[in-house]
Amino acid sequence: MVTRLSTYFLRTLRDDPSDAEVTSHRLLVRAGYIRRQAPGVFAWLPIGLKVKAKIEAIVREEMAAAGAFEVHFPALLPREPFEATGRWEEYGDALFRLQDRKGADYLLAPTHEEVFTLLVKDLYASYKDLPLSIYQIQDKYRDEARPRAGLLRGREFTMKDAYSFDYTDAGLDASYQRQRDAYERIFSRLGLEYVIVKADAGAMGGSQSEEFLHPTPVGEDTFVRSAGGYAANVEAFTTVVPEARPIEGLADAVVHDTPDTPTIQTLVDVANAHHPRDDGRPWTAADTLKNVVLALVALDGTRELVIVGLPGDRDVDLKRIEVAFAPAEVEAATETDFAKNPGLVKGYIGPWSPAGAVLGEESITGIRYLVDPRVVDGTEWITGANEQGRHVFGLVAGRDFTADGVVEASTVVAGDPAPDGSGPVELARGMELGHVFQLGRKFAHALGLKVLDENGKLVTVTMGSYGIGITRVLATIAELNNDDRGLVWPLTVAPFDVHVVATGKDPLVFETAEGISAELESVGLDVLYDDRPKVSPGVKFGDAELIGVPIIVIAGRGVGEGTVEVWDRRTGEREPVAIADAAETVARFRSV
RNA sequence: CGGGGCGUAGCUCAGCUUGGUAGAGCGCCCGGUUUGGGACCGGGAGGUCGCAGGUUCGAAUCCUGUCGCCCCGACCA
Repeated sequence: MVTRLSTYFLRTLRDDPSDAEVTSHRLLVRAGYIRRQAPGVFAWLPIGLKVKAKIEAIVREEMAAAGAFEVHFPALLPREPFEATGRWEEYGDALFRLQDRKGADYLLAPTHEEVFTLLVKDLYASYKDLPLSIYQIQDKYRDEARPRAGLLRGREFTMKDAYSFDYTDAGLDASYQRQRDAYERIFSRLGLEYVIVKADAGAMGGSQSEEFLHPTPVGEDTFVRSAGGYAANVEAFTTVVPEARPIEGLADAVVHDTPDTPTIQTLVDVANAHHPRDDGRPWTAADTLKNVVLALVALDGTRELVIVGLPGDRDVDLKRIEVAFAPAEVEAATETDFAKNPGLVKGYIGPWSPAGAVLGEESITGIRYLVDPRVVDGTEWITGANEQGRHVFGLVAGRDFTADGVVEASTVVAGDPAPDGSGPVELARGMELGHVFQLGRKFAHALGLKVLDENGKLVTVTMGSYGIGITRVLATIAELNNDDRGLVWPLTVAPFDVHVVATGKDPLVFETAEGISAELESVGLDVLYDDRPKVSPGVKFGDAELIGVPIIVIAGRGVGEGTVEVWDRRTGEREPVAIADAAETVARFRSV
């Protein structure tokens, strides 16, 4: 059936909506695809649903090809399964919680691991049933602290989430690989550039995890990559650990007066001015050891101080540190924290003092002390002497102090070596479109999903979880495919295959446009026909450009001479052709 | 949660400083003209000025409180 614009439920806006900043949001609202319902929550209009359905169809095809079966769970779920895995608490404020009339707790699912696991537990009990991959396309809910950028970061969003079930680690590897391969095909078909990066397994638990990031400056994730092929989310980046150096023969540590040096820069200046190195090389920030006081806030609200030591030329990366302490949150220590620990001399904190170790679980303060991986045995540092205005020079790791452990505490900077030896890394921003994840046995264990193996023994199932943000993908495609006049969809996801425009008032124009629409439809194309009477050509052209169907057929002043125009929005090419050749020209344009 | 901005017609906004009958453009309805780049003429419908309280003879405008939204940051399986 040809869709007629005169009666279609579509209304374009002449002005940009005042609450939309990013391009995809602005154009999707203006062209009548979506409407804002609440912050981060959107209603889908017919033309928007069509694009969404096209993306979902591609995903469904590739899921089927990967051997996954589609199911559908409610978005509204009871508390108990999430209680069993601990995620009712772990999710914190990001979880939408609600109660029924009896006061029973429910949630709007942020993701569905628990209920998929329980479904399989309900129905399967034998290794013979495995492997199994099942998925759904369903709306997810996360109460983001600040939804933004329209569909790119909503509180309700559509996600394809797949789950695999195996009873051996090798089986999980294979299932993971199948999903990963499917993702590569999906993003290729959608025409989206992507980088597969190593990801932090995070609070989900599990081992192997990779993200599919679309490189874009507006992305919310920072990742690194090397020319040699290494790619990782900065949160998952691991520092190349230098070789330990011999301690024998190193000079003794010396305490110097370094008045008014609360910052690394002031310290370096004073050190060079008053305590220069013997070898003539100037001191740099990299020679200093910066000790930063942080507070770990556990889920139950308890607060523990921890001190992190890192080279002075590096900044603390709280996100990277948080990976090590998940699910606890990490924040900078407050004045109150310092007041409770008078042993800490702000600006002059260090692990060593003449009276003994100051930092560490076995020290005077008893505060846990962790260092950056670069602080290996035999390295020498300038660091605080735990007295106002004094620093200790030549403090040797492994001789004068030892840490309780190592933590990835520092920011990653361009030029840092990749851990696999593939060269220096560069930093880039990316939008997370997909995530593949080896969950392992965490969920199966918590929920008691076990099967009998070949030997009749109960074994816990191992799982994978695989997500694609459908609505985020849609917004990303819109973000990528537009010009100053509107959207320009790729053929694969365009809401219609061709947009026929009738301009003028000549009945012959409308007859011609009708005929062409019918002909295009008869060869299997989905046609949007602008049959609106008494609407000026400028308005029709403007709407066609805004809506973004890539191929437009214009019936207008040429019909008297037997011609129409076929217009490829993607290239800007407009070609007058005989009416009889219109369908063929459309087909030719579609084939490139 | 910190910082900034904004709530007036369906949409985009003016009016507020200096209180005095609620405005414009677009959109919508009726009639007519127009038809290849967001036409025009005439007539019309449409708003508790976010909400509550206060000051005042009188509040969209001044004061207090409150709610909401947008942007930047923090946060974000």
